[in-house]
Amino acid sequence: MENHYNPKDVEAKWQSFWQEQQTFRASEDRSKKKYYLLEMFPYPSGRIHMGHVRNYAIGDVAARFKRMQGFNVLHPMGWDAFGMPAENAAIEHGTHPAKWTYENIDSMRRQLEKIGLSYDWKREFATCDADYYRWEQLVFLKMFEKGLAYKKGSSVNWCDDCQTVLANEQVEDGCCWRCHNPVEQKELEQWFFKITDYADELLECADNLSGWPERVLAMQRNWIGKSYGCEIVFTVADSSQQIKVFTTRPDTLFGATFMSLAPEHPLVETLVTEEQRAAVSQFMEEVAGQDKTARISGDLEKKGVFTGSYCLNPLTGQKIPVFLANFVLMDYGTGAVMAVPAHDQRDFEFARKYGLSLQVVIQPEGEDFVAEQLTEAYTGSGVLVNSGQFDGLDNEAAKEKIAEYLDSRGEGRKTVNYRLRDWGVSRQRYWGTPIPIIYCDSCGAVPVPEKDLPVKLPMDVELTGEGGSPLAKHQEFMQVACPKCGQPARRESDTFDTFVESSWYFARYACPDYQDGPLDKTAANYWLPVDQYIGGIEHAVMHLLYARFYTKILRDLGMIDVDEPFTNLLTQGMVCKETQRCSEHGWLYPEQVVDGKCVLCQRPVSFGRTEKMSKSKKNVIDPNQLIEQYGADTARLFSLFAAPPEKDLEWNEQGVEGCSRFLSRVWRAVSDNLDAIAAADMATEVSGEAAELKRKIHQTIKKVSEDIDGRFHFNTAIAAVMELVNAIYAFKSTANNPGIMREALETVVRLLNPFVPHICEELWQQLGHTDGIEAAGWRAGMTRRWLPMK
RNA sequence: GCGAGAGUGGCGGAAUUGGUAGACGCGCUGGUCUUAGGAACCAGUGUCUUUCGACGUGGGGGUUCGAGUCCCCCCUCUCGCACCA
Repeated sequence: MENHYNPKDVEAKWQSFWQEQQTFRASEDRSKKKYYLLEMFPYPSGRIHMGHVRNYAIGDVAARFKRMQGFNVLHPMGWDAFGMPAENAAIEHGTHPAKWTYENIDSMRRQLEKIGLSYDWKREFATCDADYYRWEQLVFLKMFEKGLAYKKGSSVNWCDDCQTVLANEQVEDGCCWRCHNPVEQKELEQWFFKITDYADELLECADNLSGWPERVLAMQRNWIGKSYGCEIVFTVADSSQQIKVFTTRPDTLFGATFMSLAPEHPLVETLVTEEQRAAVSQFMEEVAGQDKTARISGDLEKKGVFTGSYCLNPLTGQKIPVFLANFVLMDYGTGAVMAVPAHDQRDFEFARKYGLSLQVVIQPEGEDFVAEQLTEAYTGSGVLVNSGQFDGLDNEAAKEKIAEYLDSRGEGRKTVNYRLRDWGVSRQRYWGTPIPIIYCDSCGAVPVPEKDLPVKLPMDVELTGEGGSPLAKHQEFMQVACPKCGQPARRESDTFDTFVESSWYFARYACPDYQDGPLDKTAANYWLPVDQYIGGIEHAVMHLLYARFYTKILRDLGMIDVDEPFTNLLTQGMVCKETQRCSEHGWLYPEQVVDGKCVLCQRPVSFGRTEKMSKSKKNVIDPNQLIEQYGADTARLFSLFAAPPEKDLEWNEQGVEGCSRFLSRVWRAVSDNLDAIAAADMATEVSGEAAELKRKIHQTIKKVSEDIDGRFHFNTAIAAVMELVNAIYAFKSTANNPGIMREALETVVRLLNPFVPHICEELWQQLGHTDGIEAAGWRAGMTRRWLPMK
């Protein structure tokens, strides 16, 4: 047989067809309903990996499906191009980050093109283009004007390996999210975005994001960490100084028998008495010596030290000792905790350790707690006792009453507290967006005038990797006249966190060439919000929270009219593969294992676990090789068929073979029947076997449509088409029913098109159609009479 | 500890609202065609049982004519957060 399936030729043919025809260009066609589909854009590392293939294949199914359904689909692609790897590569190989980045972009674009993704490449941009970041600088100036961007000195997370500051969201288990080095604390002046102003709105809107996985919303809620409580003022004994605490349990205030401060609390210095100074210093040294990871890892013993000072319980008037405690955190609440040992487990342990007194103030029904006999704190509900005028109240009611009472005496007020901190955006790195600020000795921090934007990143910079902002050493860049007074001044040498760029790129795709501002409001309002966003779960509280925040900023600056950037979110699982390990030689490549033994030492190999593909585990499949061997359609099909999109996908070579076999089967089904159905017309009356096939055809159309649309059950959609193909092979009366066979074949080709577009375009053409397959549409066209062949 | 989710054949996974559990694929078994088969096609493949049949969705109870699915209790695993006051 002559007509064999040759993926390489077919794919090259249709990829150039799409390019020539500009099949996937999008415009603001208001006669159709818009559908904005977006996958998280990649960092241009230079090589695509299977995670990219899966992510973009998932998105491409939705894009092609929606287009066939008649939607006006926007499906853009670009590059998250600023960041550390470019700088590191520059230091290592002596190339310039810009050269490295743009070369990688070219190479990755070529690799992506081989997958046959239906992007509107005309809208492509890289975030390191001055045409992009200039608008980010402009937005910053507007934020600065409104007080939403500000500079302050504070203790910040420092990664010594990356030589830069990190936002709280970028610290995982006390380590840098990128390089996993332990993070230190450092006192630095930094720029911040006031995300805390939006904490409530970010929380409230989360309740309406019904198209988001609950898991992601829960993580964001947790991260924002809103808790209702009370701020209470304790006056220091024999002093006018005051210590503020935040508590969610004002009902236990009568049981507060001591006070715990964070070792970093600003009042520590003035509270420490002469007798206690030595003990406190020793304690402080001990705390400072503990590295942050150990402190975070949990089971740290509760320790503290008496300051020598006392403060007054505002309700009892009792003098209570002020301690420093290692478990009190300066960056949560006020850095001071009123300790109620009878009703808080940590305070209980602390009190027992240091012989401090306990007072029971909550008594549940049927119990009679006595302070001396408690073996653990009672944290449940009950009725107030030992609480003066509040005795007998239910503790929930008492929270209100005591808060009101304190408020009336100016000693406290109801308040809410958030775990969320403002977003620190300064980075002491070169390859990023320069922060458009000028420091003048007489005028202070002066914004760069809008007309002087962009503040371009200079290209002739020396990168040594020895620390300090590289831009600070660039005299020409740094020296500038103050825009206000004209005196010599210096530029800000820090750059933005690269998460700032990714916080609004989705909006810029609506108008990538717009020259009069960050966004063409008409275009942005037409396309936004993104109808379907697809990407990894790892950005649940970084990118996805920042992008929501930034969208609200752009809205409040009057640049767009949407509240939320992404209506529906799909978090796809990782691509995993079995690892193999030798006790002597570590991780092994598959070809280093023969008969379950290590080829280097003949020791038996331990059956590795299935883990995320990574170079270090030697379990990576290179998509380029895969495409070379099987073709892009097979690579796409496997990554869509082997698991539902949101689950982890286990790589399986035989599964890939199976998908390749299926495509050959589809190809053969068409070519074997081409002659028989050449003159076929639609069969209106069918019976017996033909009627059964007809039913199967239409059941499959329904099933595939429902599985793709909104549910993203691609694996079952593909399974349904496989069933139809099986039915085609089982169908024996084509000679009598050429029409029904044609209908069956055309249905298969059309239903598979979103998944494996190259082979489908080709077969569609072989079936006698001259327009591209997307023009045929999805459902309406399915039952329509086909065009006669030639 | 708090929050989210998951436990189904040898494996990946189906079963939209309670209605034939195991679709589809991989693997495996047998067959056809072949010089050959690691191609293609056909048949079979949850477990136990010679058969009839019985049993089967982590374990235990319950609701129901009917439960993988709903309710209660327990076990295990994954992910996220965590001295959060």
